[in-house]
Amino acid sequence: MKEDLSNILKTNGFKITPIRLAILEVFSHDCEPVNAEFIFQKLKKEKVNIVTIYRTLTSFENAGILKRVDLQKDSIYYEMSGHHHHHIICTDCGLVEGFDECDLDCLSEKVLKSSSKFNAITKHSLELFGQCKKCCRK
Amino acid sequence: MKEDLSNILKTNGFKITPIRLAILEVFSHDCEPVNAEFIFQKLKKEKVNIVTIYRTLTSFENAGILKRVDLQKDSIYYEMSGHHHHHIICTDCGLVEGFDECDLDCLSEKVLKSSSKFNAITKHSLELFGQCKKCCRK
DNA sequence: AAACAATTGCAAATAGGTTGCATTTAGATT
DNA sequence: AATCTAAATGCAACCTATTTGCAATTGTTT
Repeated sequence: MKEDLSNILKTNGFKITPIRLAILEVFSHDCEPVNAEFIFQKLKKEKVNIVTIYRTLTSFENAGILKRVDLQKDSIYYEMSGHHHHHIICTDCGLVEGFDECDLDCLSEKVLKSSSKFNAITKHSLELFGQCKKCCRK
Repeated sequence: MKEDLSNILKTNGFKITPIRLAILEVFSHDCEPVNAEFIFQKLKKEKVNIVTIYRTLTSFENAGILKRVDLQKDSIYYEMSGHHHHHIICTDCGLVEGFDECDLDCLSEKVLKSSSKFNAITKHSLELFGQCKKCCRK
């Protein structure tokens, strides 16, 4: 477990530090996307400077360990860039659920063919927005 | 033309002011999504305070005249909420092109059926990212 | 034209994130 | 194990996008 996290760091050429392990551990616990502030709160006891968290998130993103998730909230959310998936976000309470269905390759190709300005599509963002069951009841 | 813009304001219960007409005019000229700063630059001569632009954009969004577009850039972009469509964004230069294809209703239903937490899907975001022809050449 | 609420400008505040620089630490080298 | 060096961290200050409070102005209704 802890070994796995160390390996992630090692294989990406990072030094193994307590802070980095702690941050990775937050991600391996919470499968929902999280932002810097959330990690900061989780690591309150360890007194990690939030600047360090920002820097770590950025370097992990650059290394491909994490990827950004666009929840249309006020700050940047990240998740482990393991397997490709998308999210439904509750527009009332912000609840996030992941889903796997994603059939956009066909669409991407169509769009690319009919585009006069683009040559390549490298990624996409797809998020659904709606109401979760709790918020629907209200 | 100018009549149309006045009518948009009138039917939404807004007072008709030169600033609001000017902002709407920016949107009717530029079909690409724009941010507050862009409008500010376009209306330099009129010396509109950027705070007013922010407020106007927010109230237009609330009224449904404009909608946000998520270009994963550093600021909020808006476009006229006329007809539903999506965008390809060049990850190198930021060029934006619109496209109409959007076959997500089927996907939305599938996801909704298999979701344990959600009851309704009300909207979605879908943006493609890639390289435009110019940036590909470099 | 008077009156009133909505609109706007200005200054200041806030929120999220970044940068420069001094200090500390991981881990390679001896 | 002690030493060394580049990478990692903390701290303060900064920056950019956006929001808020309040006074002055303006559009519309009478």
